[in-house]
Amino acid sequence: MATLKDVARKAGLSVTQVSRALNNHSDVSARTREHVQAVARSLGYQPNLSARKLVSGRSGMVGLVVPRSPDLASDGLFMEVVAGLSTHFSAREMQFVVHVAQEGEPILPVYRRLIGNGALDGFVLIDPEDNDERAAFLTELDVPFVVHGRIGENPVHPYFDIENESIFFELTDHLLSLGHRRIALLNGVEGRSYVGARLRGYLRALAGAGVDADKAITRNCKMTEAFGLVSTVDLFSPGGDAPTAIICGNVRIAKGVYQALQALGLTVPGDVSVMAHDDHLGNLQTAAFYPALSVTDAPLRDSWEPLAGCLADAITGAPLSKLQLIGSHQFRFRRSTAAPQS
Amino acid sequence: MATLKDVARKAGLSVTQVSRALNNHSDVSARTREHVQAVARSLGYQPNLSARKLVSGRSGMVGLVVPRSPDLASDGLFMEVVAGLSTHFSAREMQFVVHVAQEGEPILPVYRRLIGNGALDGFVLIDPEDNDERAAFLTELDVPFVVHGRIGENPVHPYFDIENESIFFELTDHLLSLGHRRIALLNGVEGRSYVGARLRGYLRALAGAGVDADKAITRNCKMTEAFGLVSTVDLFSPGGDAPTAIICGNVRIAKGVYQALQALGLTVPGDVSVMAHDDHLGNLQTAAFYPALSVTDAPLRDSWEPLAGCLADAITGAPLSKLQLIGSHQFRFRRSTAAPQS
DNA sequence: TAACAAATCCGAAACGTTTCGGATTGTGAT
DNA sequence: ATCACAATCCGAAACGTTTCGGATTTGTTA
Repeated sequence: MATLKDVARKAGLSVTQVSRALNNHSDVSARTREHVQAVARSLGYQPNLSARKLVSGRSGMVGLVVPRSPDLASDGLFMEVVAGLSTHFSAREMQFVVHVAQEGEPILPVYRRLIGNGALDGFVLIDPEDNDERAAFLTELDVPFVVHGRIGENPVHPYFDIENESIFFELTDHLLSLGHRRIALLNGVEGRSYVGARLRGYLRALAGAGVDADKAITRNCKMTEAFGLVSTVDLFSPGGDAPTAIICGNVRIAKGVYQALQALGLTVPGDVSVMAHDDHLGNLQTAAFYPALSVTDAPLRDSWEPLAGCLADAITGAPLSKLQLIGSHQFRFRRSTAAPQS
Repeated sequence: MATLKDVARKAGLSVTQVSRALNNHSDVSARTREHVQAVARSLGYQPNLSARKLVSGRSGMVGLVVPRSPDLASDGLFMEVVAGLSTHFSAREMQFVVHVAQEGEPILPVYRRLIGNGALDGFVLIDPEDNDERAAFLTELDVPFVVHGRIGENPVHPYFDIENESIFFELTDHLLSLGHRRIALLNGVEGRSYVGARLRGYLRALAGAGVDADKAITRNCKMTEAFGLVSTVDLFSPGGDAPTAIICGNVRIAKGVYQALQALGLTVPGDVSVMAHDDHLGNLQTAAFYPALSVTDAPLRDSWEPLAGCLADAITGAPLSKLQLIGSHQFRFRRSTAAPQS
């Protein structure tokens, strides 16, 4: 491998100046810079990350640590996350790597190892929980990280997130404004921070309309088609106080809900209004639902670019105010909502 | 982070001796070694990989590069591979990381980048193909790697593999010995090296029994249930020269075959004998098939330990003869095979 | 006791990079 | 001619580790 010294010799300059030229420092003339870059290219020079890390403290490698779990593998989510992040870190000349922890292995020591030996500059945290130990740990150790989502009410960490609270407020509010008073919420697994945010949005809308929330019609589970299906069957079981509308955490759930409603002989939106949040996972076309599904639309895949940028900036020491990013979302009203039957 | 110098000071020794003590070198007394280790532990010392890499040329990090692909994510295979390798490299105090290349991105430049900046010591190659460019490239650059499988007839690279050729020879031979003469083979995707090996074993057995191979009844495809199902339907389509036995590349295929046969009103093993190779993926219980499926048994999960060991040894410069490992397999004859109907 | 080998230790150099402080030019104003 | 100043360059030190060659101590044998 060609080293800086090789480039310096061939360019007839000092190692110092070559380094500065390649890193776009100020005190190197344009002519020299171009010359050095040309020479470096011709030699196929690549900076040695270890050497760089040793002196500058940065290696340009960042990582994602995931616990081994059958869930992660099964849906396409994991690959989507990894590929998306990989792409956008590459674009920033950073290496993105994944470390899979063993099942049941405590996760903090894994981070400690990865940090201790100085291989990685920072981390991306996904699936944050309400009191996320990883975030606390990394904050404590002063290691840069970015969270996909927010932890707590007033987060003091870098993040990229969508307005889950607002989204579910608006979803609920729309149904309320149509006249619905009994609105079911099929939410994700308890403990995840976005699940809490969504619930808060839902409850705030209900409270605003003076409607009492009923715990019997908000459910938490992994967001699958099966969840939507069995929940719906259960919600409409005879003798129960069935809802007139259902809000789904994602489109997969909505698919299950549609199936169950059809099986139960109930129509959308005649008997039941259905809405969902659409993260564009699992290529379910919400417009192709029958009737077309009304959704809030915020593709998950729009997260990776800001996340990568955020971590990159966090590592270079940008102020927190520049590291708290919010993604946009859109309402797409279609045909799955209507006023409730009297 | 505590450095070697810190440990040396606290232990009252030179940096040199501390390094030697921690790395189990010869010329350090047992008493010193223990003392040093105790001090290191008390300080939470972790060697800096970058510094180590710089001088010794080894960082203790190895990697797997996978192209982004929807396939990989969907079946549990990818997670199984990653988790297995991760586990066994950890046990060897090595860090195992995954790099996902972008879809359609040429793979060699990715390796070049990863090697050039000196982050990784070696690679694990999975899904080798007949003329694998990655292996050629890494050999050329003299970068250690280990292949899960073999490339070519007389491989000159480190590998761990099972005897695919023998396994499919024996599978075929068994059916031949029962009297079958028309044996279908549902193989994996063409180009993969193990697929070629399996075909060779099958053909050698047929040739040994003086049976002409018929290309019409050997099929190549991704090894899914659907493949088994549609192939079977096709093989037994009216007017065709149907086989009396089917060999499946894995159990998933066999499941599809069973389904199709049942739908077609054909019995196992009365009308058709079925065998498969079982890699224990996708927790399909072969003994729970009805009738219980006869298989060759070689759990894929037994591969990760030897693969990790092999790469570790390759990096430390072990001779090739110690780096070519073969896994064992077992025959499990159950109730899915019988002599063909006259 | 002298000589020698083995066991145990250490200083210094090296790996490839960044960066601090200073050195060397060239330019224009005095 | 002198000075100030910017623009452009360079030497040397530093990062944390391993390793080479040699130094010191200890034990053994003549």
